Amino acid sequence: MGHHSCCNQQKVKRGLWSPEEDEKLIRYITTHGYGCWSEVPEKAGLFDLYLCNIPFPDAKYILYEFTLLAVLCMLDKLHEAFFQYDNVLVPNQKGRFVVMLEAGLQRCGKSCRLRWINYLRPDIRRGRFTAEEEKLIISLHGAVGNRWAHIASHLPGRTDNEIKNYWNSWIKKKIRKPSTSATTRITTLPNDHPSQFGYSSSQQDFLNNQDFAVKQQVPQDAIFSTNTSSPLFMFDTGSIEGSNGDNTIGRTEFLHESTELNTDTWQVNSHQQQVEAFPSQASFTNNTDSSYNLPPLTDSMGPMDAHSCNNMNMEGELGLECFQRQDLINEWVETQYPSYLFWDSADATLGGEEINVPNSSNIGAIISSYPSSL
DNA sequence: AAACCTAACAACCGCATCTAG
DNA sequence: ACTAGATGCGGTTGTTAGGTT
Repeated sequence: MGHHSCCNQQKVKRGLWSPEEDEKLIRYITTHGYGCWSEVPEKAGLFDLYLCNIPFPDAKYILYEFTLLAVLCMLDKLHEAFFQYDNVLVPNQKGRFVVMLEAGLQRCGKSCRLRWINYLRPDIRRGRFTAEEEKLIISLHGAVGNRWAHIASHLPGRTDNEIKNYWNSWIKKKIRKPSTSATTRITTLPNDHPSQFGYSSSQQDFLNNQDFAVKQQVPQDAIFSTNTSSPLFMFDTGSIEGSNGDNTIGRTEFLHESTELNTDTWQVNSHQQQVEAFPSQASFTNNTDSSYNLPPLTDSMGPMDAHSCNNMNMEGELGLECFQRQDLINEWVETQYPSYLFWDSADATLGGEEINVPNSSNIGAIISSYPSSL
């Protein structure tokens, strides 16, 4: 008890999250939503969402094989993967491509959950607390004590961890240093107030110093709303399109990609609440970047083929166009990675056996599985 | 410039609670 | 009803950036 089982794994990474890890987690969650955090680490492979829903084995890298057409459909993304993550795109002699994808996160599910909730969630509100938020925190803390999650539920975009840190650092300090005038002003409080809200005398000092209207008792109904139909959080499309913060800009790029794939509602907790987690595609009508024209993800989607390509809203000419680009992609692979050997026996060597990829010092590939449907 | 201090915040730990089998 | 695993929550620690001496 106590330690989550997934945290006992030997190779679980600890400490600060890298941008790459964040990206993996964001991509996974924005596509699949979250339901079972313990599954997230192994499933949060980089391109799972673009390719197919295949369980990730316990290996650092995973091998997929795709038709040329599928590869061409994914070309933009594979380019990106190629350059950013040292993945490998190698055509074999059968006209099929082997795509090597970095496997999941070396984190425990608990860590993934915390990272998402406290940092990566799209509706997170960063920056300093406003005076209104500060007052609300003080008020709620007086009412419910250290129930940070409860307090956070009344401050949209703020996390319990953030509020807790804020309280422990800043507010506590303020309370510890009441002004000399506080003792006189506190007498204006109703006699029953301390017991009603559980404020300490020092807290009352602070509230008085802040000219906070604690004289007006906050109705308990207002604090403890039982309206469970209110969403846990709502996605603020305005903040995204506005891109008014550094973090927002970077995250928006993810969301632009993900919204093409996910317009479903999210099941956000065990009470079956569903919220519109991300804006509809219509929210991004200004986005004309063709690189975002990715295929829709379906649960049953296997490695893409010509049929799935036709489902990608790319019209009939696509197939021909794709094949016309075959020379281009071959040329591209040879130009960019002349030292890579073309893999011409993938079919024979896959299927559970370990395969050492030639010239792969930066890959270190161990292949333990590949899609059975291939 | 270096050492030290401090605030802010990210992440971990352990316990409580929930839930599915 | 019981149990094991999963998740939620609060306390605590670790890390880092910025300020001060």
